[in-house]
Order: sequence, then C-alpha cells, then structure tokens
Amino acid sequence: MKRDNITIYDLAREAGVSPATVSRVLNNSARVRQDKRDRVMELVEKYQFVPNAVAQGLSTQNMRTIGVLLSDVRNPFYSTLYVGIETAAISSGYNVVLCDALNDPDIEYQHLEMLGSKNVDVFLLLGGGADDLRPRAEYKQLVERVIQKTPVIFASGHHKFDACRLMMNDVPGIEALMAYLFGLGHEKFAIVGGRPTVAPTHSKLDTISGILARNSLPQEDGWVIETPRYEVDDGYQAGKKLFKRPRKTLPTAIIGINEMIALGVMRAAEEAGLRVPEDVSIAGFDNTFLSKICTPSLTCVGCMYDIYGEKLMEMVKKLVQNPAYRETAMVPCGLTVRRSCGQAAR
Amino acid sequence: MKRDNITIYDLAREAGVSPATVSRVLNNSARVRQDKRDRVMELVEKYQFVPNAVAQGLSTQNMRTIGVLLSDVRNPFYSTLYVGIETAAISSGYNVVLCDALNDPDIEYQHLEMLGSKNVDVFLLLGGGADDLRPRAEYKQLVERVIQKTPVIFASGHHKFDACRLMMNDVPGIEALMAYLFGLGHEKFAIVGGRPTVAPTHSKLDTISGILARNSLPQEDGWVIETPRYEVDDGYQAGKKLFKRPRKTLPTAIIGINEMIALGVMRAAEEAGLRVPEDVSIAGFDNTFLSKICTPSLTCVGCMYDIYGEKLMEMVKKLVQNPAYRETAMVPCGLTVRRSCGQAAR
DNA sequence: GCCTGTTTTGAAACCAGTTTCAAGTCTCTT
DNA sequence: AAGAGACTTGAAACTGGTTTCAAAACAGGC
Repeated sequence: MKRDNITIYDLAREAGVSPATVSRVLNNSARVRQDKRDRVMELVEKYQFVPNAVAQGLSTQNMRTIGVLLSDVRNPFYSTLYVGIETAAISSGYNVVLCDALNDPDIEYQHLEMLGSKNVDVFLLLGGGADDLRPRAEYKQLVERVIQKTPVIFASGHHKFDACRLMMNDVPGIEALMAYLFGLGHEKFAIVGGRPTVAPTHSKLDTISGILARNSLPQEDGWVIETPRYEVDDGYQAGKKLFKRPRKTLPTAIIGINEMIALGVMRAAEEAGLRVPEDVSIAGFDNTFLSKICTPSLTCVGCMYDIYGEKLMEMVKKLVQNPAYRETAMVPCGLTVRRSCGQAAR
Repeated sequence: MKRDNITIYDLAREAGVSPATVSRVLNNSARVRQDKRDRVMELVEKYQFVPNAVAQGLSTQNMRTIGVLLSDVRNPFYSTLYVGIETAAISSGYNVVLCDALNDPDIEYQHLEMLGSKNVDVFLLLGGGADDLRPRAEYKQLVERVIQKTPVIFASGHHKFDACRLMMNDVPGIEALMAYLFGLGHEKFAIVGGRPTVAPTHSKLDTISGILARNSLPQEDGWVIETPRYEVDDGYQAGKKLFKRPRKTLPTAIIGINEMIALGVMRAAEEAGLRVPEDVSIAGFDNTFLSKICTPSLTCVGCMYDIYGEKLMEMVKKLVQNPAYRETAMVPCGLTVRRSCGQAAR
C-alpha cells in the first residue's frame, strides 16, 4: 500500500530549506525569515499539505485529542452530552474519540485498555464503571493503570481516584422542580427507575428525599421503585405495576430518574386510563430532544450540555499544561417546565 | 510531561533479546524460539505492556481503525447505525473513530480534511455531503483528495467517485409497507418530509411513486410535502398545515420520510383531533428505538443495523488487503409492523 | 567432524514528524 | 573593520514501533 504521501521532507527539498524549518513554519514555533516562510506556505497551499497527525502524535506525545468513554450513544443523554463536548472540543482545535462501551463492561475495559495506547491527552469517563458506587476490583485496577499514563476526568465524584472531576450538579434543578411541584399542590411523590448503586441515581434520590424531609412530607414504603436498567420499557413496566394500585393510594406526581424511564411511565399511565397531567404529573431528568417530542412534552431537570463541554475543555487545557492539576467542578442543572405536570389531582 | 512509558526496548533489554524479537513475539509475525517467546510474554504480563498504537500506526501506515463521518449522532438513526458498526468493528479487532459533523458542512469538511492525516484504514461517509445529489464543488474536490490517500466507502450511490458503496436498499421494505397499507384499504397517501436533493429521500419518493403508479393510484398535487430539515418539529409543522385541509381531502395514510418526521406528524394529528390509527395511519422509516417508544408505536421500514455493520467490516477487510477493491453492496430494509397503521378510514 | 539447509536473531533503516544544540548570518556599536 | 548580541538555520537525535537483510545458530546427513 504505497500511498507515498507528501511529507515535510518533500516540502523541505522543494523549498530549499531543512525539514526543521518546515516544521517551524507549520507550527509557528519559532521565527523564520519571511521569504522562507512564504516559500514553504506556498508549497503547503500548492499541495494542500496536511501534516501527518500520527507522526505528530508520536513525536509530541499527544494527539490533541480527548477520549470520551460512555455506555451507549443511543441513549440521547449521552449523545447530547457528546455533541456538547465535541462542539467545545472542535472550537479549541481538539478532536474527540468516542468509545462506546455498548453497555458491556468487557467492552468498557477493552476501551480503557486500548485508549491508553493512543496518546490521548485526556480521558473523560462517563457512565458505566465510573458511575458504579461499588466498582469491581478489576475496574479499579484498570483505571489506576490508565491514570498513571493519562490524566483522567471523571463525571462522577464518589470514588477516590486521583483525578479531576466534572460533575453535573442536579441539586439546583431538583430544588426548582420540587418547588414547582409543591406549588402545584403535590404532596405524594413516587420516584421511578434505576438502581441505587449507580451514583447519579443515588444522588438524585438522596436530594429528593432530603427535600421531602425538610418539608415534612411522607416518604412511604415503595415510593421509590427500582428498575434493572434505564430504558423506556423499564419505566413502562414499573408504571404498569404502580398504576395497578388503587387510585387513592397513587402518588400525584411521578419523577422518572431519567427521560426514558419517564416516557415509559407516561405510556403506562395512558394505558391505565390516566391523563397526564390532569390525573397524574410526570417529570424527568436529562432534558434532551426526547422531552420536547413526547406528548405531553416532559417537564425536566437537565444540564446545559454546551456549558459542560466548555468547562471540560477548560479543564483539559489545564491538564495538558500540567498533568498533576486537580479540580472538581460542577455544571449546574436547571428546570425546564413543559406540559407534563399540572395541578395535583385531589 | 515525562510519562516515560515502557517500550519494547525496555522489554528487549530486560529479556536479553532485541526489540525486533519483542515485536515479533507481540505480533506473532515470525517464529521465535519458545524460550525467548516465553521470556518476553512474561515481561508483557509483568508490566501489563500494551504497545503504543500511535507508533504502530506510524510504522505500519494504518491504525486498524475505520473513520465514520456522519451528520449528527443525536439523530437515533445515526447513533443506532453507529452502534451496529462499532459492534462489528470491535469483534474484528478494529476501532471506530466517530466524526460528527454537527449538521454543519464546514465541520464536515474539517473532519474530511483531518481524518486523512490520521492513517485511518477506511472512511465511511454517511449523510451530509455524501447524501447530497448536487454536492458543492468544494465537497467533491475534498473527497477526491481523500480518496487518493484512503479508501472510502459511501453509504449513497448516486455520485461518481471511485469508491466502494454500501447502501441500504429500501425497496423491499417499501414494497412490504405499501402492500400492507393497500391491504388495509389505503389509497390516498401523503409523503411528508425531507428535500428531494437528498439522495435517500429522493430514492424513497421515487420508489413509492413507482409503486403507486403501478397500482394506478392517483398522485395528487401536494401529496409530497417537503420540509427543510428532518426533525420532529419539521414533521409537526408539515402535519399541522396538512391537517388544516378539509377532512375529506385528507390522505388516509401518511408516510414520514424519517422516524422523527413521522413522530411530528403524529403529534400534529393528535392535536388536530385525529386518532392514530383510527382516523389516519402513519408510517415511517429508520426503525430505531424511537419507533418502539412512541404512542402508538410506529410501523416502520428500516435496515438491519447489525447486518450493515457486518457487511461493512467485510468490505473494510477487502479494502485493507487491496485498496483498489471496488464493490457496491446493499443491505436490505424490512418492514416492522407496529400500531400506527390501521384500516383506511372511509 | 564437516557440509548443507533451515530457523532464529539482531542491526539498521524506516514511518513522519518535533526539538535541541551549535553553528551560521545579520545588524549595530564603537 | 572588528566585536558583540540577536536572529535564523540545519544536523542529528528522538518519539516507539515494524521490517528487511544478512549473519549466526542449529539440525540432519554423510
């Protein structure tokens, strides 16, 4: 496969300078006499020369790239976040390499293993093992090893790794949501979805529970319904079970731990003959396009993804300067009111 | 940043062999005496050594990576397809690098420009310029240049580039859909969404129109409604306009050119007081998780994404062997019947 | 024990850049 | 016109692997 590419050596020969000088011109890394610079730039134009990023990566030890490991891009939460990250990265001249674990820990480990060998500047670990409150020993070891080579940013904050953290802070969003729901007269809530060993789920539950306690509202047995996964169908199944209970014992507002769960609950409500929001109010998390497109549109707590991306790039730049840099930052979540919540049914 | 990594030189020294031998052991690329092989493997284990992929990429001229350029991962069509591709790639020991154009031609061009410098084995071009029936001259030039360096696989077939093609063949799916709708008594159709300069849209329109003609069914003025983009809201706006027409002049079945458009139409129908599928039947394309989660769930023509991934990898392997290899392959689409279509309303 | 043929092996070149270092070239004083 | 100081420059080493080539080691046959 001899795609004999043009190299800086070719340019150097043709311009009558050394490869070092070409490199300096391309990187603006040192003063080069104007006439030589012009001659080189002319050839760059002429051949539409783009330096080989792999060779650059090898010699500079970084690929101007950030690696993002997440559980599943098909989940709109992750794809939306990914786009926020990529937008910010591109405008800082960085590339993103997406590693999709396909919801499979083995693939996640494989990515963790492989990405270390790719001279990525920084890793961002989202979801999967990063969210696990009790990660497997194997995961911890792997991350330990990765951290030795490449600075890591975690999107969760519960573990003790020596790394930066960039978290979404649901608290303000949840407070706004609860205040809004209280204002609508709701006093009986159910929280549907997820497993409490997943850090973001745990923290949401915790925050909500704290707010209820502060307001002396009852937290009945069974007001939290776990689901094995975070898909629409999980919400649907949970909702179906919930709505079998006698009408009077039903909560007036249901919070899905995630957009897809909330959508599932909504569907179950409909099927049970309950109107949303007249008979039951439903809210969720994430605030991606899904919340806009469902009927009724979903009132939602969610992060500003573009701000997440920007903050991330700030952190990345500091880490590139100094791999020992450590910071824990938060991107606040807000409330977006749509149509899925209404006055509490009596 | 002196992360003095372990290299094959270190292993070689410690094992008392040459770097060449270590390389041979790691790649199984030649016979190495058993005792030396064992000694090397022992050290590989001991240090959990993973060869530097960038250096490997530089010296072998390929990164065992396929580059996928698409318009927007937030679109479930693309994220689902991406997952199909990644699954297949991983099980062939390849990596995928995702380039999301964020629906912006400039970013698309930038990716096209950059990816060429990354020693990617093969490019897959999906959406954006690849789908444009009248691509800009700039795009053509850029692609020409890319093709010279890296084999390209197009997901559309209308242009004349010297490249492989791996297309989704809607025809069987559309035929099944139309037969199904005819069986339900439908004779008046509307097709909503998209621009006819987008290749897949054009071809769907063409196929449907051909089938209608074959069945001597009328194709009234305005039975095709274009939309500027392919989002839910475009479908919604188009639907809103459509449903303002007197009830009797309405089509009994509406086909959204895309899942999101179909969802938008569904919402408009609901808002106009039309029940789906009792008053109007709605079908769509793509068949991602969205079709399952909407209410009513959407009857849909769609491709088998895992098969697309597998075929892609077959093609990639042939192209890696021989960059001059050319093939045009098709992955058939099928029909998935759900609940959004019913007996034609009289 | 020597010759031949096959395996193993290491030195060195290569991939395409960056960077250090010392030498070469200017410009400005005096 | 020489010397000092500031700019420019190219040679060479370096990033971490792979691969070619020829030499070294080994096995088998005589």
